[in-house]
Amino acid sequence: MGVQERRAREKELLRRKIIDAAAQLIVANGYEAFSLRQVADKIEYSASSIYLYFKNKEELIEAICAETFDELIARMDRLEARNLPPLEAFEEGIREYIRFGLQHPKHYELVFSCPPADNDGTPLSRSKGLQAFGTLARAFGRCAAEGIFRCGTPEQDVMVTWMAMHGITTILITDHGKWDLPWSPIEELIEHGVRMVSHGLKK
Amino acid sequence: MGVQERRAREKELLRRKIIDAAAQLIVANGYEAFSLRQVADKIEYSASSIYLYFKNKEELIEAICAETFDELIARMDRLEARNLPPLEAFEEGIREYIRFGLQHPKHYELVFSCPPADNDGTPLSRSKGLQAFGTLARAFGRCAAEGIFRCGTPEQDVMVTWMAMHGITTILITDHGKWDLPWSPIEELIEHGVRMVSHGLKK
Amino acid sequence: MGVQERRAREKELLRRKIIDAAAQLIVANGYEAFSLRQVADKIEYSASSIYLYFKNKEELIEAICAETFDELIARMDRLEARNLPPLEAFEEGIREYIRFGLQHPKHYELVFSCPPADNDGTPLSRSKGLQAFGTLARAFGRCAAEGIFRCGTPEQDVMVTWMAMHGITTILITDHGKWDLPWSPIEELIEHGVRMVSHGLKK
Amino acid sequence: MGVQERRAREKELLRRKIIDAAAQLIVANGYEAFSLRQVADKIEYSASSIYLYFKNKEELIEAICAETFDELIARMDRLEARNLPPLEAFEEGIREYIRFGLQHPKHYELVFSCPPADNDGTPLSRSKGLQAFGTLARAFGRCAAEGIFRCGTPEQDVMVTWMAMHGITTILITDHGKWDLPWSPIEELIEHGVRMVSHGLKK
DNA sequence: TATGAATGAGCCTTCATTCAT
DNA sequence: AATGAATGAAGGCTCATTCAT
Repeated sequence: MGVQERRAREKELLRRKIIDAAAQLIVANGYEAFSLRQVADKIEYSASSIYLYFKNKEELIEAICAETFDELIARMDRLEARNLPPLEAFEEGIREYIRFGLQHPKHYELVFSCPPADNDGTPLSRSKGLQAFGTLARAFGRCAAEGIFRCGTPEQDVMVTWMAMHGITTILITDHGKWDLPWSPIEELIEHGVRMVSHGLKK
Repeated sequence: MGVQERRAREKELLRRKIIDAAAQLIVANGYEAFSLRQVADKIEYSASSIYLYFKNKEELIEAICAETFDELIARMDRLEARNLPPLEAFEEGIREYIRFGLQHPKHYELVFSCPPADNDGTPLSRSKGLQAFGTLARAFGRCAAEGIFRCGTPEQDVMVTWMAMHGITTILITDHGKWDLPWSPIEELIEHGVRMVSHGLKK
Repeated sequence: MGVQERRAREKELLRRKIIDAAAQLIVANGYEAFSLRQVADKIEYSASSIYLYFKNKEELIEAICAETFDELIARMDRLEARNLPPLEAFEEGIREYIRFGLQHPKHYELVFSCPPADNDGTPLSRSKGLQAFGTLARAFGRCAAEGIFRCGTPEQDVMVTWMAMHGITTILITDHGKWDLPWSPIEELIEHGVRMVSHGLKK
Repeated sequence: MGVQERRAREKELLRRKIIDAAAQLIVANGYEAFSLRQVADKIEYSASSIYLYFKNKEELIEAICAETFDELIARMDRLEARNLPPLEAFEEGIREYIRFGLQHPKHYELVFSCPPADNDGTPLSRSKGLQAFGTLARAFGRCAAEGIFRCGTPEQDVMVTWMAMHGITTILITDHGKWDLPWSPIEELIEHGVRMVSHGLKK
């Protein structure tokens, strides 16, 4: 069984290599330019080998999405572990989310441009998304519970909060400088956004 | 003379057909999958004919973007013409923007995934984007002038407002149903968003 | 009939314009890159108009070849008119030919890369070639007549002379710097060539 | 193990087939008309398969050039190995070169119409060309050393010799029958050329 | 005379994927 | 487990040419 274990470990190792290489390529060249051939070249395996680890190009991308979320989740978990007071936790959650997107712009983009799944099976990324989302929801819940936020429809507020965060992140990633608008320093914009959201929810 | 006119009309007609077909294809399959050949097939003309009407794939896409913005601008103009009181104008502006995106989801997507222009000449879509944006900015200005909004940094507030709107729009377009979140009816979500933003900016 | 004359003149004029534009394009971009569309653009006429003056792309090229030869012929005629002594006439003929090629490298190249005629009718360029060739032949004849050249087979000598000239011209045009050979200044090389040929034919 | 060998052999075989087919097509239709698609059709493989054997259209052509030169070099080497007396070696070198061109007219043409390399790395064909050229240069050197040739500028003489040879070859290849000149049997013309060059260099 | 519209053939190249080994 | 060979489909684009007007 030592043999089997080693084999399994090796298999997992190559899977890792593929994912990492793919992620790097996407980060470097964007989702559109990304091709399996490039991955194969990068890891110095044959293109067909990739099919031993992933059924599809799609499945590989799915895996990357999942990992991306995993990191986001980890960060959110770490945040939660700090046990900040409610409002602070909520606001810092927003900031953390946006920062995450700005630090991994291509991953973030990828996750949100994943082709809508045609197949029946729920892709992994979906549930992971929910999980990352949960942290924020809990922070919101504490704010609501303490009467900081006016509140009757928490789900909607959280949802809307997330949407706003997403908009800020996306635009900062994609379009900064593209629209010739009068931009302020990024940090300030983020802070403004955080405050607008938080202020908008308060009593 | 009648001949020339008719010809011009016919030419314009085919141009229309091309744009419409292209838009439909983008709507159906997304920006990435979109190809000139498909357009040609759809309108039952040869692929090379398209080049009589558009210099480039890029130029065709540019045209679609421009039209999309034109409609957005028109809607915003109509809104402005109604001369609503400041806050109402601002809030309705947000709603209108989001509605527009929801009614033309793929166009909206396209406009925001246009590859950043490499050429020096400012693409049409850019300035049009600014124009559409202007309506909202003016409404905001009026609110600020009347002391409805706390205000020291109007540009940032407008910017952040737009980002939030964009996030709401994007998520409603792309991800509704994809994230298995506890969704409320769209109308309510929009309303929530509008209020959060507006509330967040008020004194 | 004044009308008809004017018409004919105008027709000839446009023909000229086409040929000139085409020649310029070939000179600038080479034979391969040359296209009728470019010609049309350059003269600001429609592409189809060219077909009113030339049956074919081929026919247009043929015309350019003919003109190229015409200039060569003219230069050779001028040379002949100077009535130089035989050997001098012969040697200067060689020089003139090579110089011509070097001054119109693309034309020269064109003339010699004309696709071998598939059709039966003898293209104009052929007979013109013969004509240009005649001057040299006559100079040679005078040399032979005066006993300057060893001679039993004048045709072959002339032929071979021409071939050598052509080789020198071609290589100087096309390949200078391409073969990394130890080149001398062009003028010297030409002089060397002339002397080798002339020396090689002498008694 | 036998398997691997066989595979390698088969791979080499297809490479051969591609090169041969390409060469034939170039021979038949000329360099300009030549396309990878035609090659694919001819060998009854898919067009993309060619890319498994050659990175590029350019690389395929490069390979053909290289092979052409290889044969020329081989012939020149064989000649050199015969250890003829200097003048004979020189003259026979010229003949051999011309004969080679006449036996592979399209290859010869190809080699001399290869588009000038844009890349920095020296293409194979270039150095091979030099190599083939070397044999002739050495023969010339021996003639010069023995005082057979008048000589102060050997490089120029060799160069000019080559140019003349090239002219003879090219014209015999391309234009025989095209110029309606009074042609003699090819063999005689060649002999005449050889003698003219050789005589022209002698003391 | 002149042209605008239209086209079909062709170009090189890349890609995801399959399959026998 | 891994791979090399092969492919069909597709992509954007250019060109010479025709034809009705």
